[in-house]
Amino acid sequence: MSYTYKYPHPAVTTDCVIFSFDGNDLKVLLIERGNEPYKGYWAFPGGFLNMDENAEQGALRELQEETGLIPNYIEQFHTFTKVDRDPRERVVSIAYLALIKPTDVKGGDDASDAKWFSLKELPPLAFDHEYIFRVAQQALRERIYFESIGFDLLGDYFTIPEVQRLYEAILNIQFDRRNFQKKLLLMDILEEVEDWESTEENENQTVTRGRKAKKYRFNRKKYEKMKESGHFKFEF
Amino acid sequence: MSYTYKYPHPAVTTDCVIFSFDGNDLKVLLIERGNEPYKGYWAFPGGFLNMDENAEQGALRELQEETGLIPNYIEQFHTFTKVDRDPRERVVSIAYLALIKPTDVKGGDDASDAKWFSLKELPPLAFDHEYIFRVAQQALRERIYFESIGFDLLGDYFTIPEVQRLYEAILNIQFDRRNFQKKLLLMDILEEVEDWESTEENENQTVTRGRKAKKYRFNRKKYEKMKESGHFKFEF
DNA sequence: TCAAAAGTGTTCGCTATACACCCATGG
DNA sequence: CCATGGGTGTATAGCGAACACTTTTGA
Repeated sequence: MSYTYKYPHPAVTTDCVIFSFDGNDLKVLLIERGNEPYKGYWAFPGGFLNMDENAEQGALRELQEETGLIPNYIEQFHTFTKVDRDPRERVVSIAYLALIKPTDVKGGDDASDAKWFSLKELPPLAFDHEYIFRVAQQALRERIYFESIGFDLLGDYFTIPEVQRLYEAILNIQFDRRNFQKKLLLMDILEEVEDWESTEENENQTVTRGRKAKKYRFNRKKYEKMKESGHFKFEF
Repeated sequence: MSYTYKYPHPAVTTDCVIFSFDGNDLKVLLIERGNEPYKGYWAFPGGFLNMDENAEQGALRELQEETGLIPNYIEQFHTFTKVDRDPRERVVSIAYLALIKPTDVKGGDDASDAKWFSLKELPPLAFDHEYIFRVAQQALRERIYFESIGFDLLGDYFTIPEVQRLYEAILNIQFDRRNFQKKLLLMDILEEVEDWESTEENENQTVTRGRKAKKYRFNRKKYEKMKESGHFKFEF
């Protein structure tokens, strides 16, 4: 069985750069390649687009198949088209940026060759994935600046210092603790959670020292409403 | 001559949404379709990607072929992949946002079926180009907010009220005349031009009433330098 | 009990906003 | 000479950056 066209067609794939956050470090998911080319190198999950699915569906399907993960957020960020980016044939790759909550990371932990890497210690990447990663990182920075997608990387309950560490990791800048807290609370999109101890929320607490931080919950409905109805700027 | 693959491949095209500004209105370039499907409808310039060019090269080539225009700025903004977006076969379209200066518009004025349309009076568009247009417009808004690409839509010499009309047309909001001027000048990226009358700059002056506005020039080098060396925010 | 981490408050300066006023030009 | 459009100036409010102090907790 084969497919014939009057003119040459590139192959079309999707690639998915999925980030997670463990409370301290930003991580990205990679899969070790078992075959040539780039055998032993690491690559983002992805694969060929089926004819009966759009690119986002394809990216989600590949991610699910290869890692069992279902992201909380997914968005196309760039399409890579360099002529020789794959040595085998002409391949155009539609790349997606995805985010997942720490709780969901634990869920989809099946034994594949997928592994989470801290951004500071990435292994050698296959194809042009080094470049794709840089573009993804930039896209994440730009989007988190004006959208609430940061909360798609946090658990349902979180502390403000945690949010700060997340923003600092992504934007690679330092915020003043007190100003950060003030600004975030003034936005009026967080709710304090009193009885959070009763929840099943996994406590991946690294040995805590000092005063315990208050737990908050993101009020997405309120956020959406404010973004619609008025001129409210989510910005960092 | 034909091309055969083991798996089905979508066709890959580029589409180019190119904007221009005549001093008052924002315009977009469209081409009337002479063949089915969507005969008589209008579409963005574009076409199939060649195997020896990347997508940006393809978009520029198609634009050049179909309209003779060479844009001042071009950037990929989204890839459209809906399964049935073209009734003939599966087509994935990599879409580009392009800007051109009024002087360059005059230059490439060959007799094709291309035509500039004011954003307020768009004709019926082919395929999913209505949707592509909305995404392009949003992309333009987002980019012009933090980048100096607005000047890629203006002539080499321009007035501040002209810049304001441009920003108001794109962002669809009204600025206070005096505050707009102050803000723009405070950025310190414009130079006043004294003897601009001697230049060949085309005067498409619509009948002017009232005091004549000063002419300025965009100092791109200074802008780049400020963006690099310090924390300078270009923002509107 | 002490150091580390988190919560709360205050000051200062910049800038966005909302205006008023003056200048140039063409009908 | 006056209406229209452009240039310049000023007052105020609010937010962001910098920084001091208090509270809680584990070692």
